[in-house]
Amino acid sequence: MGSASGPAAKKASAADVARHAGVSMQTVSRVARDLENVQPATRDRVRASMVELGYSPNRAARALRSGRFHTIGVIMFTLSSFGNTKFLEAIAEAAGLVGYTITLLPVSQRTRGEVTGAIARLSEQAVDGVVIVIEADLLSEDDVDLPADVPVVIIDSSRLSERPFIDTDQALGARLATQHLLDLGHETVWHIAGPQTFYAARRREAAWREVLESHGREVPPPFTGDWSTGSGYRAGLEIARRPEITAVFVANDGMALGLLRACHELGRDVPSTLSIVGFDDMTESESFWPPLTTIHQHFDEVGRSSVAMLVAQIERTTPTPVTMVPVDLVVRASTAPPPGA
Amino acid sequence: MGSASGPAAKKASAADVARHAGVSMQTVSRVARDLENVQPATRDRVRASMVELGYSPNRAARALRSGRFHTIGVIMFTLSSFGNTKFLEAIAEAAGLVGYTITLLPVSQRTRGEVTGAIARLSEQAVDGVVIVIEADLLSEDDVDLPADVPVVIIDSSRLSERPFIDTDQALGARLATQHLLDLGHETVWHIAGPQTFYAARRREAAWREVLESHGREVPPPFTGDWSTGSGYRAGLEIARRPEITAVFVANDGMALGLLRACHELGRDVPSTLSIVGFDDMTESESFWPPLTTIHQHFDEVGRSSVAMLVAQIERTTPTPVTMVPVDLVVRASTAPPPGA
DNA sequence: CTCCACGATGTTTACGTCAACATCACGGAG
DNA sequence: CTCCGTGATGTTGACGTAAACATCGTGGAG
Repeated sequence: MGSASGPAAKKASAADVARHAGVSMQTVSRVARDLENVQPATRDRVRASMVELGYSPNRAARALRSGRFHTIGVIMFTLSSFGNTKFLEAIAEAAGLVGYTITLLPVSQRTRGEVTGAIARLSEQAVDGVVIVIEADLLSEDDVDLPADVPVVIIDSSRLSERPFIDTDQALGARLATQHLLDLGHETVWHIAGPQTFYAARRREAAWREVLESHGREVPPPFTGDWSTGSGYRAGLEIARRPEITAVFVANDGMALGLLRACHELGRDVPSTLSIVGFDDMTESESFWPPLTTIHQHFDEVGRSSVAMLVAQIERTTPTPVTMVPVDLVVRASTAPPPGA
Repeated sequence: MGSASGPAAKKASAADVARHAGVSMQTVSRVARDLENVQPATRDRVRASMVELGYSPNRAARALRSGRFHTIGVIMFTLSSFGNTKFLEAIAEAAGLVGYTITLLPVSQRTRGEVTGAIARLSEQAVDGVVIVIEADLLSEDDVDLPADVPVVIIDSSRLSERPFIDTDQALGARLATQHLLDLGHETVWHIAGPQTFYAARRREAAWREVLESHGREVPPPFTGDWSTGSGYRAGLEIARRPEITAVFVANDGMALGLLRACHELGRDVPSTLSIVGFDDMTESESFWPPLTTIHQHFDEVGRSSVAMLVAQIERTTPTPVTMVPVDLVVRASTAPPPGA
């Protein structure tokens, strides 16, 4: 109950405050924006009136006048993926620190049409700029031209776009994972890849292949999943039955969990007869059985940087030129030397 | 390149379109809003001009004039919890369907002060209403009075607030879980509770207790975790060592995963010597080892309803009076009759 | 044939703020 | 003592839209 707001009173405007404090609207505006040239006494009086009337500036009017919404739009397909969620959280937090708010511009279907639509509708959104968290395949500039007047940052490791982008160093992660397994003494490393429409999936697969080739090892045909635990499980049902497979690099932790499940069902012991490395280091991975060796992505760092780059564009300050964020190999109990060793 | 936008041209306004099409601004406005009373010929001409000039209405001006932002604010502590993520996704999708956009109003710390602050700043946000996804403890009306003029829906099962609220039927879920274990023949059921500051945790614990008491069973002292896998693991280290414990109802799937890990480490077989039921049915739960019996929450339904209720308030249409969303027991492989049976 | 109702379209104004410019008081330099 | 610079404060006028009201033309009822 605290403050007594008038009955059904419309919200107080700067003019109301001005009248109440006996000053001009402009002075109210100056106080509201914390500008320098206002006498302390006046400032206090205006502040008191603002509190008493429950005044707060109207964002719409501010935006109309200044052309700035102090809002960043985020375009992503889904919140169901661990990475996207972490990105969003990091973006929201970083944006908050520099006075921006996040607006979700959802795209329901993973189709080019939806993306194009969302981007086309961009200019009628109340945003100053946009962070796009969508696989590059659907963003090649030929099909979707981003409005030239909207600041954009793309979270993606494709270099197809001419817009600023940033992402995890996918190749580094895949290299670390594959190398770790080779270092343990495995003859070669198998792979469960993500869907090929995802640039990240292709990068991880390519880097895995390169490491094997550079060591002169046989490159086994990769399995392909869709990131889901179910697809990892299905690949796992075959892998668990083939004793010649002793090491697998899985393109994400979810599919690795599915693989683990298949191994348990078929009695294939991990890590003594099969080593597994995942990718993402999702929250639960350390509690899988066995705890999963994986590649830790710094989602928060990527999110933070994307905001920094975007705000630099919006406010035309010096851009932050970070474009690749490194990863860490986290060794847990799902990897070990091969059976014979 | 497609459309040829003038060099550094300012955005076209309704006045520009009006001039170009030879009509009044008002007619442009009518066409833009798809109102009825415009002659087809005129409408087409205006539409053509809009396309040619690349016109799109200015949200700020619209909001200023109409007082509506067509935006819903969401206040939540974190995106790291499975439930919150699902809520947000459902809210965003449902909002999109009725022409609203979602803005994130983040609260970094789980403290009363932060919540109060976020709510106090509410009226200066560009939102028409707010969905609050925060445990009731921090929202008891004594401390935090929600601005009376802002439509609010609270996702929470506390009945403390006088504002509209909606939530999963926590008690039903806990009852189903506990009953399921008793039905299998277990003498009693132990419990790993969530943090007591969460209303949901208290509700689940209370319902678990009631079921046991109503069957005249002993009520063992509950363990208490903090929702994290780590806390479930720590409780699990003790549980796995006590053979008299044959059934555990865990307040969320994450802690259940931790318990599973402890059981694996200590060689306690699930479900033959210990049955486990979780709560949430997170995406990964069916791939745990063994796949987890759990309570499926309809997060999407709760999210959808919250939007419906909020939009009803904003647009003063008939409110949707749903306040409790049921749950389903999903039986998987982590539960079985007790060892002796 | 006249009048009026009705639908289509135009004109005016206000929404709340901020930028640009105007004014005003004061005090120090000459 | 006058002049003018300086800093505080006031006045005016957009920003782009939509509501309220005004106008215009047309066709049907009487």
